[in-house]
Amino acid sequence: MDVYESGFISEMTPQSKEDMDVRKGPWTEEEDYMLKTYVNVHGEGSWNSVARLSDMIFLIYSNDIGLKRSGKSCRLRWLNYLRPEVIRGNISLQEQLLILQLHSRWGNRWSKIAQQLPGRTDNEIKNYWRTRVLKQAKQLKCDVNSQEFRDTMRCVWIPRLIERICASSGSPSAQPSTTYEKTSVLPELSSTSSDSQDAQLSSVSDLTDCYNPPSNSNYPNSLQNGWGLWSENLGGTWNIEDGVGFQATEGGESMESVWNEENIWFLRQQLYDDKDDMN
DNA sequence: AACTAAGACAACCGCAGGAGT
DNA sequence: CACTCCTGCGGTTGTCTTAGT
Repeated sequence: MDVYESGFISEMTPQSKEDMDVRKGPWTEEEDYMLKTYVNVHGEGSWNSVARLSDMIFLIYSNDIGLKRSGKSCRLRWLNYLRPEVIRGNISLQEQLLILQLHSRWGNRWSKIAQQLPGRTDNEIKNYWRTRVLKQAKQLKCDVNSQEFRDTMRCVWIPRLIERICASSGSPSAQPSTTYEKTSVLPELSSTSSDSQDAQLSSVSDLTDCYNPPSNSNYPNSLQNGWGLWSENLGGTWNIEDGVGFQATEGGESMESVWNEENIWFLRQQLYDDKDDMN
């Protein structure tokens, strides 16, 4: 005899019944399938009704008991994992650059940042930031919100990323490769030890490798403004489908043109100008 | 081979804001 | 206007995997 038959449940409030039934922890394949089926039928949204309706759907076809997940859990699972558009795998150099850039502009607005990286979820970006960037701040023994860390990011990390992007693209005029790799789909990208891949995997640790604290905080204007210049030139959204990887949203300039020879030259020149100004 | 630590990722929790009543 | 419910966001924790010893 289960709790329902015993009459115990009948004295409970609907809310407490729900609490008792709610499953937690990792999702199973069956649960994923149920959720996908639900969304295919009903579309996204109304997450609190997923459990109820999935019960109905599956009781028709089988003895399955349906989803015993909270609406919030269903939403999160769909958005972060099951959605067809979701891309998983290494964060590419270009994406790292964009994340750093957008974070400097918007702070911890993960969902907003994620909107500029189609296929990437706010959760993934947040995890990236916490596991990589915050770790670096910790190693550098400075606060992630400090001016020192921001300067290091702008003067060292960002330029290094750009250098690596240029280097891995093969030629100055080459556009960035679309590195929205999903390891299971594109094994060649995850198994080779190409420069691009090495760069991608090691780029973060380079922050400490080449970290050289600025001797003073009176950076020249061009350096102070340098980040803004990067932002203006790199601002936009990524586009997976066209293979280019980036499309401008604010200025109307496509990433295709942003990554042309002229602009890469400009970015590099900006970098060198900044370095000169510091000396 | 077994154990441990660290890293990466997935999932949960609490809160805030908006919509509906 | 007040209340409730739902959704979305950001912070945090849990779990699994991998690397090192």
